Amino acid sequence: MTDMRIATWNVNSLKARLPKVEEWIDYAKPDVLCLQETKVGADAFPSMSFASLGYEVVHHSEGRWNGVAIASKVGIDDVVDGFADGDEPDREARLLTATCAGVRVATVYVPNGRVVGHEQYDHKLRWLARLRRHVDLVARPDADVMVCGDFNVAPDDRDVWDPSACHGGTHVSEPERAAVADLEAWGLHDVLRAQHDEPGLYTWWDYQAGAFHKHWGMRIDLMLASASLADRLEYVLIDRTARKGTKPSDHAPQFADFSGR
DNA sequence: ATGGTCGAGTATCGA
Repeated sequence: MTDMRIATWNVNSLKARLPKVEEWIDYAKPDVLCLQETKVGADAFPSMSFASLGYEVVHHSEGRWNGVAIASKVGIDDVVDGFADGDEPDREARLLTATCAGVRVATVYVPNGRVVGHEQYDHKLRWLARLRRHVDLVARPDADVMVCGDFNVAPDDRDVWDPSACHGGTHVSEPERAAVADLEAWGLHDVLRAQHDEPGLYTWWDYQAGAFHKHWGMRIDLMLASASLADRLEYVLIDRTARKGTKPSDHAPQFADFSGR
């Protein structure tokens, strides 16, 4: 593997965000870009926009909701739509796995969960457990693996603006955090925390009430790398400038740079 | 004035 920049971004509609995405790709020049919440049907996916920037792109699209994609300048092989376990397919397009220049990459959009105790919350916990089994089916922990995207879970209290305001809600509950920790126990490392232990590093801010400017955010977008990849981490950045300006996503993009062997 | 914002699509749901 040569030096590699891997990025992830919940764009909250690829159609609405296409100018911003093109601008950010031109600035950050990721080798691999994982997208979530593309919210576009397969027939309308803007593949040519990526091709014109030099990227191959694969996507798992359901229509107006959800949707995930992987764009790569370094090749895309061994693509898996959704879960690999052969069980009942996920009706929602939330998971896509591919190999890019030897790195097994999964882009994930974990169900929101709505409210603790809600049927959707139980679904979220089952989905995260199934994701762990999926990773074990499509990758080996001793290989180069990156599982990244919108987990809709803030791993600990440093990752939310006000734990007292957040506790009792989704994204911070103990079972959700335990599910992410269980996934990490497979052999994945939170690359942002490998370089930063301070609080206040967020990836999402509500559109309402000027939350971004008040620094009311959460770190719910994670980049989880296997040990062999994490050992070669050079630099990681949450690009909060991309949350500014006109028509931003409510999530900031994030990228990590890895040195070659 | 008892909301506050987006994006789906065009009534209202989901985040």
